[in-house]
Amino acid sequence: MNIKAPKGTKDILPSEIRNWQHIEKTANDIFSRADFKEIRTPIFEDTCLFERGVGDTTDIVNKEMYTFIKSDRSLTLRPENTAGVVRAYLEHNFYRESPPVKLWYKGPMFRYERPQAGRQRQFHQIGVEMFGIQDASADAECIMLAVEFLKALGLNDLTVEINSLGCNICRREYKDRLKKAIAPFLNELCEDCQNRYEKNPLRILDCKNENCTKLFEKYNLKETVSGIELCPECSEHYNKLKTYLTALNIKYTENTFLVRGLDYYTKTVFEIKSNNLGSQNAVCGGGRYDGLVELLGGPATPAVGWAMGVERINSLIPQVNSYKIKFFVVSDNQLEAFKLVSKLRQQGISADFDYNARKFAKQLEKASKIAEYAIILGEEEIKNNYFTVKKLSDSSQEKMDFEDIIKL
RNA sequence: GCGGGCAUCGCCAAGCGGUUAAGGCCUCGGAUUGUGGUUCCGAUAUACGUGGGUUCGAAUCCCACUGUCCGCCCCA
Repeated sequence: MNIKAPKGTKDILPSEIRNWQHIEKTANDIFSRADFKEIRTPIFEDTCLFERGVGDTTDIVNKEMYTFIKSDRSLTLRPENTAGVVRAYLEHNFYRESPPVKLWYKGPMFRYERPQAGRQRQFHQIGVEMFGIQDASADAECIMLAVEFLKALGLNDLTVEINSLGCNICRREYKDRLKKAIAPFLNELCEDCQNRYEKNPLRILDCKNENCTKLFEKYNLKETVSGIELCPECSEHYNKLKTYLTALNIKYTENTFLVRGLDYYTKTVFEIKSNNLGSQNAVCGGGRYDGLVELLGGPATPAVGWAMGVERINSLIPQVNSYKIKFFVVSDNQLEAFKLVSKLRQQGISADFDYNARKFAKQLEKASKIAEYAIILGEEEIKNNYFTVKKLSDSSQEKMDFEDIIKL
């Protein structure tokens, strides 16, 4: 038998689990403070949820989904969780609650891609979604939450990039003008860009093809695009966001080329990047998706959110060593040792002993590796009803009774 | 889907056509029959990814496959 974890998946081992627990606990702490509530949705959903929600022009839906048929029903392992959260939001009539509805989630996502640094087929995201607030304060709240969360994990030197894609109304205008600006050199662009031109011209800005990038520069696309005006409402929204961010002391850079790969974004989009991640450098990505709830059959509902890649965050924070237990009971009398361990655990204190009843020196050696203190329980101690407690870090030891021990 | 690198014990790793295939770490035992973390000794009874080929001879060269890592695309 030689079965290995499938390509692009990883076991999270005991030696690294503390980092994960720390990240998840930090998320819970930071988000709870802002009254975001955790939600857990299924790992698979009806395929059509993603086809509609994520968008059938996206790579995610076109070539990266794990889809299977069961009882004539097409199901898909979730490639992201916004669609699932929106589905739950609708299914449980959250839109009848007084806005905002603020939710966060954590869990595995699945995308069939070639694994590389910072990318797996099963990976984990932590994300937030905020429903019901039109005002840019919601966008700012989400970005702030992301920054606070990363800061709490000790990540300060990340860059926040923002942009506005406009609403449906001005996006049409925006697209037309973008297309007009690109038209003169369209046939010089790469094949992908030519395909995107009709289907989803915004994505052209995201192209990393060297030749295309050069052309953008040559034709001053950057200036032309940043010159395109959003409709008054979107423009005001965007300005308001910037005002909020500045007031909240959140540093950001504007990136007019920033376009997200999912179809549902409107107005605000943003990314948080790190220079220490290799080529997959986005730690967090998100934005506003005012049309999605309605698209999935609910009432028109403004919404903002983001998702972070937990593996990517994890690779940026220092590894926490696995902890030591408090006591290791060293004794030739296994029965008494076991009883003492049991009593300590009942007091809520971590303790262990040698299941093999090995020689004294071996037991002590083991103790020094996994525990803070060794409790020596020999014939003398048992007879006279005390414990010799040895602090393993400096070899100091003293006689104690049970009350003393549990206070340590 | 397309490129490139790498594959030697549980982990790290030497070896570059002829070796009993180094060494270190970890684990276990002993020196030390109630005091560890240092030191010394020993053990882990078939480790060269798989399958072909070249050669008198292959871990070492060639081919294919598989795995893995990195990059493109895309994304977190």
